[in-house]
Amino acid sequence: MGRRKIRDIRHEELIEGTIRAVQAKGFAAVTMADIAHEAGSTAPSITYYFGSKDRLMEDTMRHLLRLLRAALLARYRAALTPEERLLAVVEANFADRLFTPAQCALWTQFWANAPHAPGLARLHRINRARVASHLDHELAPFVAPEHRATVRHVLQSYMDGVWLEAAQSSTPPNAATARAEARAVARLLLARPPA
Amino acid sequence: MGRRKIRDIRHEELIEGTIRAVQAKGFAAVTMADIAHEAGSTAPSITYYFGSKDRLMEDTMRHLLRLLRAALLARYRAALTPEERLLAVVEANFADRLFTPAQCALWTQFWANAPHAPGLARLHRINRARVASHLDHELAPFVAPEHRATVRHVLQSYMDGVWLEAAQSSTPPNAATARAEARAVARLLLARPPA
DNA sequence: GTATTTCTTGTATGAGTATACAATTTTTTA
DNA sequence: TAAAAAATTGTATACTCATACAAGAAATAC
Repeated sequence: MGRRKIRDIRHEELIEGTIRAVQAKGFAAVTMADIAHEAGSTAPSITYYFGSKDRLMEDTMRHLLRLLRAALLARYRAALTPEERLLAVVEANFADRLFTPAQCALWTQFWANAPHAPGLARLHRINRARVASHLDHELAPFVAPEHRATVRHVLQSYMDGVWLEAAQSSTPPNAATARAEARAVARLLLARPPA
Repeated sequence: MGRRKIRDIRHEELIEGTIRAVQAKGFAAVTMADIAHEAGSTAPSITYYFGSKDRLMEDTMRHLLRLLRAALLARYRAALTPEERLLAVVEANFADRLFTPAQCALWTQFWANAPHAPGLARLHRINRARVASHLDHELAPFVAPEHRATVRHVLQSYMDGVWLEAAQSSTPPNAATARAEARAVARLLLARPPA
């Protein structure tokens, strides 16, 4: 049982610090010193481990994307019927681990900055395509092909909007409530796909 | 017919320049010089007319909020039935004048920055409350009180999400398509409010 | 226990930026 | 047209910040 390398420990500390610091100050306003302070480290250390501020931000987003993927896979494992599989995709977005004020804030910052940072834009494109593909696949048993793209778009927009609003709200979001609402919306869309 | 004051002309030019410059570079990265250049002016001129960068940003957002309000009122005027009034609120968000790449980008920047700028936060709070109140009012004839908050939340999240996605997309959004989809979503929610 | 590698941090640098200020030009007024 | 007011811009300033660099500390290997 090899002890965890210092490198891995620092990476995790600094990414956690980035999440907290970005929530507090925003992507653009946050400084290396802010982040380092949040992680109990120093600015040059960030350069040492991540190379640059930009790469730190990208690695932090990659971390969030991994969490999302893990939540999805966990729910997939427990899903037996086609409906459960669709709901797994929808509810994964509101897993307790993900749907937190800090992460909602970070996603909002991500959305605002992706158009102006190629590295972030790439991550965003990949993630969005992945979610779309999952949704499409799980919608297939329920929605006729000519309506599928619309239903997917409505679902995806709705989910993003919920995240966005959670980032604005002063009260912390309730993941269980969000899941219930999302489930209801998904079921509604299955029952009656909008023309 | 008094000629328009230079002051008003410059205000408009600079706000238009801000919209274009922010779309290109983002709220935080954009410089006074960028904006001035976009408007065919100079940085000190902005200080002269707006006092500071922050106030320019706030005035620009106020301008967008005015456009939204105008779109809403215009559609209200033509709405005769309760259903038409509800659809007026929904469709106003996707009016041709509003649902443009530049404005979608600006709203995204606005959402990301509101939590960290008191002036923007105030605008955001006021606008959100106003839209919520309109929606609530127009939903009343269709949705039982115990479901109304949920339906409103779903609609509002969906609409925000559509804007968000439009800001990311490389192809310019189609306002007519967005209106049709939003109309379908609204009708679906009226027919079967989610539990 | 020495040598080597890994890690940490103090300091320096250089780029970038909002805005104050003052001088100048343009417009308006009388 | 003369005087006053409004508008414009060049320049200077004060500041922040990412990051390079180098010296030093700690950990690891041999």
